[in-house]
Amino acid sequence: MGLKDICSLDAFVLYGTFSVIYSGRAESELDRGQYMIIRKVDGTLLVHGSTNITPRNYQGPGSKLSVIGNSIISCNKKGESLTIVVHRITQIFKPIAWSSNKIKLSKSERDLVNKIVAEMDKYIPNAVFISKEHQTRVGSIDIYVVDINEQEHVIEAKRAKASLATGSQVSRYLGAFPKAIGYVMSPSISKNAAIWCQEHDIKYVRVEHQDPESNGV
Amino acid sequence: MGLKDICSLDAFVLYGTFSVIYSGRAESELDRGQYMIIRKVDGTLLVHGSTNITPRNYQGPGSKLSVIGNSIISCNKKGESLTIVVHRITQIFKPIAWSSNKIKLSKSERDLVNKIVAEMDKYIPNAVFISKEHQTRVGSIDIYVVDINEQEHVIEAKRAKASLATGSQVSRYLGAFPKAIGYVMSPSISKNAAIWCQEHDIKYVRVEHQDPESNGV
DNA sequence: TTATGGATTTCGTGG
DNA sequence: CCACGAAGTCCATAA
Repeated sequence: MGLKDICSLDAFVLYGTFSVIYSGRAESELDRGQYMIIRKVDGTLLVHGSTNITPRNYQGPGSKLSVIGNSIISCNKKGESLTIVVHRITQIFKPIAWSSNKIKLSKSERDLVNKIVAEMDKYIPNAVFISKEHQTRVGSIDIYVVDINEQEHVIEAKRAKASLATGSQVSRYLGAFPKAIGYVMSPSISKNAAIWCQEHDIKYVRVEHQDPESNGV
Repeated sequence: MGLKDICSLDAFVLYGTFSVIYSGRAESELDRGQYMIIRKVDGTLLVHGSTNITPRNYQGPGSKLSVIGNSIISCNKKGESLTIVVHRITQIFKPIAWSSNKIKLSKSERDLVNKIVAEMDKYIPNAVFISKEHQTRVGSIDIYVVDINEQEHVIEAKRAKASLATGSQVSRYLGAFPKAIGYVMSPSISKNAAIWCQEHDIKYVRVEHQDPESNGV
């Protein structure tokens, strides 16, 4: 089976000896070695080494393959190219009826935002206006609240640990809503971020994905 | 070849019908379907669907496999688990002498920082002190410069397009260096970020990875 | 170990 | 198509 035949397949996996050159947003070289090449049905191309979750080289959905000599060349619309020099192919495998299902995830930030909104009394009593993903010129605010005293509140939620960048984000929102009170709400926060928030009058509120419910009943 | 035998291998690829459950930082379910399971020599485990660069589910380096009934269970040190229910295995493949080479990359942010420093005269004349990755309590500043007039300069470099977050980052640094002049240096910047920077007295300087050299000579 | 920020981030969503 | 921010981000690096 020739290289051109292989590359005309919807999807395939190659194992063998290759070297890889990438040119586009950046430039990279991958020394000759044994790698796994994966071509997916959406036009994704992956070069996997023996370690790590992320591929050594890749090209995203929609890339087109061509064969020149003993090289596979993948191009995308932005003019980026991935050149795989084929030295030797040890294994070829053709995936059949490969599923495109996506995972169903919970405990995402969206879930946390919904939980905070549902329990808003606990954090901001007497809210009269609550807006999620509140669009502004300085970005989208996770939760924007106005209470009965017309006090504004700007909340940034993080599903995991809040960082300095999280604090900066709230600070940027406060620049556009100078009378608002800023909050970071998350299960945890880095030490420096906690200090920084305190210094900038941003309140930190610990929130969990699920309530610490009924432990000892 | 039994499931336990397979899972005792350093590395393997399975293709077949599986369903996957993840529990850890978050929770997820992947419906029964045909996927590619990749086990790497460093303990990485991947579940790839037919689209996208990123795997549907994964576990990073160092995860341990065990087999219970017809399920493969991968656990890591943080108590996260990935359960792959094996309905049917169509293909097994064992990668031999899989290379661990890493790519050599250029045009990274580090390269851009070095270029800016090398040409500092063009941007900030009469610099007497230049520090890369300047550590502060509010984070690491890409380039910190003091000129002959004791004026401080704080530069954030971006290898690609600068965003609002980039501006926020500089603003955070300026909070700790209130007398400094702030800069964003990158090949491009989003419109809102450009406006925001201007409003906050942060200078935007366009820099290219390579000089627009000798075009018409 | 934690903390911090880059990344060819990738990916989804909304304008 | 751009813009923006989440992500089980991942990953390297420094403290």
